[in-house]
Amino acid sequence: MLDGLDQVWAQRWEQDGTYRFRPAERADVFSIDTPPPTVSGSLHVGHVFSYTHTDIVARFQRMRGKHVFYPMGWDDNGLPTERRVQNYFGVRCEPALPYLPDMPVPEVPPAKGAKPLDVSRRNFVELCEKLTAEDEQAFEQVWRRLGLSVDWSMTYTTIGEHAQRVSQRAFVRLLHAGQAYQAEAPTLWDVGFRTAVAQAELEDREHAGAWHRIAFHADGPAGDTPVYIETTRPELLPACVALIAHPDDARYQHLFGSTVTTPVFGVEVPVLAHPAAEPDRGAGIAMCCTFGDLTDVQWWRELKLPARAIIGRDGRIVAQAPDGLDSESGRAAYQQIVGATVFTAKERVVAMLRESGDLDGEPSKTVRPVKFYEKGDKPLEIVSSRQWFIRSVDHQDRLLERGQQLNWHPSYMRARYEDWVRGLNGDWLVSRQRYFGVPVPVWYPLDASGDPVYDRPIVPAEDALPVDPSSDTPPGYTADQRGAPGGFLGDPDVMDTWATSSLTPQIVCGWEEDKELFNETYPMDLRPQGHDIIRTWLFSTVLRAQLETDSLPWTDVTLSGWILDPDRKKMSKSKGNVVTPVGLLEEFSSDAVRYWAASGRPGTDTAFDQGKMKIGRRLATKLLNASKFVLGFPEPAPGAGVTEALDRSMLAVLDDVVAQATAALQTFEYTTALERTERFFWQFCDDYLELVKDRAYGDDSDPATQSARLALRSALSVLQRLLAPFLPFATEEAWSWWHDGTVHTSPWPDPATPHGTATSAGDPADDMVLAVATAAIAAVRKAKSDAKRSMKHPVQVLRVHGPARFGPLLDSITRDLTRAGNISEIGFEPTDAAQLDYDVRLAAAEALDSPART
RNA sequence: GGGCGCGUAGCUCAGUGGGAGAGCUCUCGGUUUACACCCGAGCGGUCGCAGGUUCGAAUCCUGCCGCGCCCA
Repeated sequence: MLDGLDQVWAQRWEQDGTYRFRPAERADVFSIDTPPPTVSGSLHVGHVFSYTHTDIVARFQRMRGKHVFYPMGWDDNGLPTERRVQNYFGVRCEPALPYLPDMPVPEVPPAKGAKPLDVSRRNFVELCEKLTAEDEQAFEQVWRRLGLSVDWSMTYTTIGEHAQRVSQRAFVRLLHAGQAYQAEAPTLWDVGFRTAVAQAELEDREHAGAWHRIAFHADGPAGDTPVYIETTRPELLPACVALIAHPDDARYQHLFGSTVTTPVFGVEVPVLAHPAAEPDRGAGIAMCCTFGDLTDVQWWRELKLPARAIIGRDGRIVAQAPDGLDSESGRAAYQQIVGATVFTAKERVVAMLRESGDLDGEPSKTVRPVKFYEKGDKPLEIVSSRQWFIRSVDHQDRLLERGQQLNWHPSYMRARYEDWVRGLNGDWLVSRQRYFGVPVPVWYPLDASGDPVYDRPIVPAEDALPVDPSSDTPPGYTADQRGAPGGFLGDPDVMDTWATSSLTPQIVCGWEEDKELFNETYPMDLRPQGHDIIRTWLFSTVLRAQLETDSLPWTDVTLSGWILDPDRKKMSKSKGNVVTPVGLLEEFSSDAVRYWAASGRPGTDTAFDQGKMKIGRRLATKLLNASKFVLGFPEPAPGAGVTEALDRSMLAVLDDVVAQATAALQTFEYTTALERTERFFWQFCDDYLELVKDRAYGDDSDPATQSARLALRSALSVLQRLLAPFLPFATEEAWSWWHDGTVHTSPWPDPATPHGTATSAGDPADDMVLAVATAAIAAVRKAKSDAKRSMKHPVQVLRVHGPARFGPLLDSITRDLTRAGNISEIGFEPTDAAQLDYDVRLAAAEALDSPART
C-alpha cells in the first residue's frame, strides 16, 4: 500500500515547487543553516537520522505559516576529495606547472603501475569539481527520496565560485581589519599530508614509546655530578635549548642559573625554572627542544630561548646543523642523522648515547597520549613555517557571551562550547599547504633579488573576487613577472575547509550580494549539526559572524546524537557495520525510516533499529487504512454538528494532544510530539473508531450519525496534519484523497481551535466520557478474551458500579457500547466506591451454538 | 585530572515529588464488512548501589559503581 508513494510524491513536490522559498518579512521567515555533507563517498544512516530531524522542524514551521528558507549545500572542498581524485584519475597536483585550459580528462581507471600524471593546481581542482559533481547528484537523489523539504534551487557547494567569493571577501576584510595576519611560527605539522593543521583538528591517540634516561654534564657549581633527564624523544637531543624544572622543586634549586652540556652533541644549555615542568613526571626535569611538543613551544616563547629546529616539513632531519652546535664532534654526530626519519634518527642517537656512556640503563617502554591530525596516521611534528591566522584568543570573552545568548538544544551542549573557547591557546590557523580549497587571495611582491616581501601583500579588490593567485595576475603586474625579480609571487596556500564553511550563513543568505535576501533570512533561526563539530564548525561560525557583523549567526542550535549499532558501538565504516540508506528506504519506505529517526531525541545517541522502522511502516499503513475508512462514510450533511458526548470528548482529548505536540515542536522536541500524536492515533483507531463505527453507518437523518461522521473527519484532518512532518508521504497521499492542495502547506492545527469544528453549545466537553467508554469496552474485551471467545460473542449484561455522578455519563454512551460490544443489557448501580467497576457476564456458549443445531 | 550525559521490563525507551508505563519480543485467543502489513488479552521490573531530605522519592540532595562523550 505504501510502496511507490515515495517516488510519486517526491516527483510531484518537485514539479509543483512545493518547498520553494517565497520571500517574506524576516518575522515570517524560518531560516535553516543546513550542514553541507562532505562529498567523498556516500551518505550513511547517520546522515539520514540527523537530516530527518531538521526536516521535521522545517515542515512544522512551514505548516505554522512560516516561509521556510531551507537550502542544501555540499562540502566538496578539502583533503578527502583530493585523496579520492588522486586515486581515481591517477594524478598528482604540481602547483608549479602552468594551467592547461584544454587538458583532456585522464583515462579512468589509470593504467596499473603508471606514474601519476602531474597537473597544475587549476587542472587538479577542475578534476575535483568534476568528480564531486557526480557524487552530489547521487546525494540529492537520496535526500529527495527521504523527503527532505529542501529548496533545491538554492543548492551551493563550498568550492563553488559563490562560496569562494564570500570566503575570500571575508578574508580580505579581516585582513584590512587586522583580524587576519600571517606569522612565522612553530606550527603543528602533519608530515604525511605535509600541511599545517589547526588546534581544532587535533586528537590524542595512545602511542607506544620508551623513556630514555640521559646524562647531561654539569659545568658549574654542581661539580661533575651528571644531571639525568628522562625523555621519549632522544632524537631531539641536538635541538635541545634548555633543561627545565619546576621552580619549587627542591632537587634542582642549586642548578637554576647554571649551565650543562648535552651529551654527544656538546652544546651548552641553561638550567631554568618554569611552572609548566611536572615534578612527578620522569626525573622531574625535562629537556626543552625546538620543538617536541606544545610545552616546548610555551617554554621557548616565555623563556625567550633560541630556536634549534632540526625536523623538516618532510619529517626528516634537516641538512643544516642548528646554530650553537659548533664542536667538531657534535657536528660529526649530527651528520650521522641528517636526512633520517625521526624513527631512524632515534635509533642512531640512542646508539651514540650508549657508546658515549650517557644512556643510563635501558629504555623503559611506555604508552602515552600523543597529538595526531585527526585524518593523519603519523604523530604531528612542530615545524616553523609562515602561516595565516585569524584572531580568536582576543575575542574569548565576547565568544563566551555569544554562547550564552545562543539557545542550545539540548542545553547541556553549551558546556562543550565553553570548554573549547576557554581552552583556546592560540589563534585559528587557516592556511593549508593543499590544493583543493579556496586560495588565500594574496600575492607578494618580489624584491630586486627575487625574495618575497611578506609584510606587503598585494590584496585584490573585492569586485575582482574570487581570485586564484597561482594563475591570476595581481593588478599592476603582467603575467610574465610571476617569479621574476621585481615581480610577484602568488600565495601558494589554500584556506582550511572550516574557513569557508564557517561562513555558510553568509553564503546562503546573500551577504553583501543580495541585501533583500539577507534582511529576510539573517541572523538565521536554526543551525542543526553534530555535537562532534562544536569546536570546529559551530565555534568558527560564531567567530566569523562576530567578526563580520557583530551578531550571532542564528538564535538556536540543535545537536544531533550518534547512531550506534545494536552493540552500542558508534557506527563507522571501518567496523563494517554501516548500512546504506537507499536499501533501507526501499525496504521499509521513507516514512518508516523517518519514523525511526524521529525516535532519537536531540543530542541523544540512538541505536540503529530496524524494528522501529517496521513500526513506522505499520503506522504509515494504518494511517492510510484509517483514512480510507473514515472517508468511506458519506460526507456529513451541511449544518451537521458534533452533538454526541463521546464525539465531543474525543475531540477535547485531541485538542490537548495538539497543544502538547505544538509546544514540543516549538522547542525542537519532535520525539515528544510524535509520541503524543501516535499514542492518540492508536487509541482513536482501536477504541473510538470501534465504538462509533456502527453509529456512523446509521441513517443520514439521524443527528447522532451526522455527529459521528463529522467528528471522524475533523479528527482525521487534525491527525493527518499532526503526522505530516514525520510521515510526509503517507499523509500527503491520504490528504490528497479529499483535498486539492498539499498537506505540507496546509495550516498546522491551531491549539486554540484545533479541529475547526463547532461542537454543540451547552456543557463543556468532558474528557471522562472517552475514558469511561474505553475502560468499559476494555473490560468487555478482557472478559471475552479470558473466556477465549470471539470479540463478536454476545454479552448478556454489563453492570457498572461506582459514583452516582457517572450515571448520566454512562447513559450517553450506552448505545455505542451496546453495538460495539454486542451487549444485550447495560445497567448502572451507584456505590460508595471511588472508581468505576465493570462486571461483565457473557451469554452462555450454548445460546450461540444452538442455532447451528436446529 | 576536570566537566557533561546516561543507568527504569529480555530489547528500545517514555516518565522529574503522590497509582511503575509504552512499543517490540514472548504466551494465549480471534475468518471483526478500514486494515492478517490486522485485532484483543496476558506474562514480565529491588526504577545501578548506599545514605539523606520529605507525611510520601524512579523523580530532590550527597557519596559510590558502571557505560559513553568532551576538555586537559
